[in-house]
Amino acid sequence: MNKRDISARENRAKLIAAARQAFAEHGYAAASMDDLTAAAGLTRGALYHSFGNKRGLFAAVVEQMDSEMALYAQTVGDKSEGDWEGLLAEGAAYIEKALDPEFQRIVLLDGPAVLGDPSQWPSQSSCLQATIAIVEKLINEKALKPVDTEAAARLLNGAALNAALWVAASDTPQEVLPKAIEAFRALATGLLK
Amino acid sequence: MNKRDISARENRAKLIAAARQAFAEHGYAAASMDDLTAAAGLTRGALYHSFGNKRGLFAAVVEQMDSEMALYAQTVGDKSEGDWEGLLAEGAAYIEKALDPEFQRIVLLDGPAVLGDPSQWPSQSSCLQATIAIVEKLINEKALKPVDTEAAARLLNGAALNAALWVAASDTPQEVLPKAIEAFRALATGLLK
DNA sequence: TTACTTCACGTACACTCCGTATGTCAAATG
DNA sequence: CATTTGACATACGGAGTGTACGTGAAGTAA
Repeated sequence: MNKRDISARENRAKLIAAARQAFAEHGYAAASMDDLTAAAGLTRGALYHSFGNKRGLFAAVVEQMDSEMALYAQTVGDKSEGDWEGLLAEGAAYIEKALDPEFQRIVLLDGPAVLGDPSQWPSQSSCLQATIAIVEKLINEKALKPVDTEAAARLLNGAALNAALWVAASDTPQEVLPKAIEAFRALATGLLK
Repeated sequence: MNKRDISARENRAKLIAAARQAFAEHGYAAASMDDLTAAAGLTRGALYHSFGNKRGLFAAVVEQMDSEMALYAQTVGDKSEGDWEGLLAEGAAYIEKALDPEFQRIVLLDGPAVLGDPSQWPSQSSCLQATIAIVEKLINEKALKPVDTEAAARLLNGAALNAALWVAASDTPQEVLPKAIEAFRALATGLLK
């Protein structure tokens, strides 16, 4: 690894970190590349050299956040007793994650508008793939109805996501959260045989 | 009603129609207000006078499309046999609606990024309220588990919405659509007693 | 009819921001 | 040591939004 490459990596990381904060605070459209790069101690030149354009930088930020989410979901799933409980735990984890304003703004709101449908993101698949894998396993174990695995996974994630947005926008998140999780568990049982 | 008011209303409608097409074709960010207003035979002056800013015009377009959707969902629900089938039919209608590229781009992708969480939109509530009403009725009939009505309605809508996005982004929507609807019906049965 | 007011809308300008073309200097290479 | 590569800075052009101001038709009151 060359010295140049090392500093390039560090600067890439700096830009992503600064972008993550700027996008979270102002939203994608209102985030200024000049301000963002200045906060990282660089200029727009570095940005266009490393990421091509504003969208490229945004994609890098989303990928980082998404892989963090996938990692978290996996640890939660692994800690659970059995696959079915793991599936439910993952959904609950997703709901909780969406309470994070940063995640909400960048991944849930701006993400689809800037990058298109999430199912087409290379990174998003990591999170969705985890759910698909569990669903597939449960269907093979004949615990679930033989529905399309991707359809089931996407609907579960969608329900969790919407629940999360609801909780986040609520005046009393602490009261609403358990209701959301309870309703999610009820819905999910619809997949059981 | 004055002559002035009449022409003002007509011009408002013209702007909304032109905006609807422009937003659908180019997306919110890339839609130029100059081009848009010119296509309506007006200038940006009319726009800022009637809608305040770009976002205001977009909100008007979304409200129009959303009320159309709510109306459609209601007719579908009314045509169904029984409340339970009506609930399922509404969900399926929502999923089908997302096949429309205009609806997909404006309401599903750009809407949340520009206007924030959909559940907070004044218009969106009309669609949600319909679902809540049916769920409440079914719970009173003791057909459903006694879950929180709003939670159940939001999760159902969320699942349908996500399924819709999935179908819309698919390469073969016609093949995916039935899978999505089947999975939705399976999920929904989780609410049954 | 006439003078005055209102208001929907057009026009011109200022400001910001993105993307690109070009310059520059340290690091790598031989 | 000469040359090249590459990471990054700088300068510029184009486009777009928002706003201040102008204008002329419609309404109103004497």
